[in-house]
Amino acid sequence: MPELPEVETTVRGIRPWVTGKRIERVVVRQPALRWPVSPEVAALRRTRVTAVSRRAKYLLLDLAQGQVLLHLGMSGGLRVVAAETPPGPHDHVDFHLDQGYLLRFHDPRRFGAVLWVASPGCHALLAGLGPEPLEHPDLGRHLHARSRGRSVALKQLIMDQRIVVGVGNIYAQESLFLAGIRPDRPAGRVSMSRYLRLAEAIQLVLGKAIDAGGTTLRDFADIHGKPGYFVQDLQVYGRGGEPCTRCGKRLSTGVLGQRSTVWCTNCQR
DNA sequence: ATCGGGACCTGCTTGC
DNA sequence: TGCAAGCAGGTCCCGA
Repeated sequence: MPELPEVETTVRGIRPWVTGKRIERVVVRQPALRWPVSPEVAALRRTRVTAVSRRAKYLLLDLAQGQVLLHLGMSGGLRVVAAETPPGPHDHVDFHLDQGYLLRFHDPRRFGAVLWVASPGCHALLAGLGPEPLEHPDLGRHLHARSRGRSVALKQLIMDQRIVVGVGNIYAQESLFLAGIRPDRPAGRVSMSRYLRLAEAIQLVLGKAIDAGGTTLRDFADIHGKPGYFVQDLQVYGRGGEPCTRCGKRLSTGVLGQRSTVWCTNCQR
């Protein structure tokens, strides 16, 4: 489900319900996620949440002391529901809040994570992350600089969270289509002007997806269970074999970095 | 350092 | 109709 826009949509959705509230206790039904749920998180009692934020595809709950770090993996989601709502399948962790609500972590594939961060921002998973694409003033130059000497496909480069965060398999494909660049081009041999165009496309695509409330595929819904609407704007993702929306040519399908990839051989060069 | 491939896990869709 | 294979939004870790 979640790339940057879906995580951002989730943050914005839960923020007003969670900020300033107290976590009374935490119920862990299934601790075996990507990594075991941190015992420090499971043991939280009567702790105030001071802020809800996002870094890359990680969601952070700031507490009076320490942080809870959440990752939604491929199929995770967070919802705020009434405290008496019975848990369904794959509802692995509940954060019971004061005033009769709870924040519920749901994740069928269990690639997600619920971890403890003792000193804010200080965690191995957060170290070495690249810049936020929507906040970088010179993303194109950054990508160009970081790509020199690299032979990987351009799509793989922009999906590398050490280079730039938040771009996953959907938005990488959409951005490359919008920029008119083939996804399989060796990253190190792409020109500056094309990186400038690509950076603009990444920012436009991510921004539009956030405005639409994310892309809904199988699992994603916002905290009210409402779908994201960006799916209607998808030009290439999941459309292999269908006609290109720009030129009508049949869209090509391939695999890059073990991830399926769709592009138009006519519009993308 | 960089690269490709395998691993983690469940559920839905596809094809025989 | 039934069952197995294939595929899905992520990313860490390993060996070469």
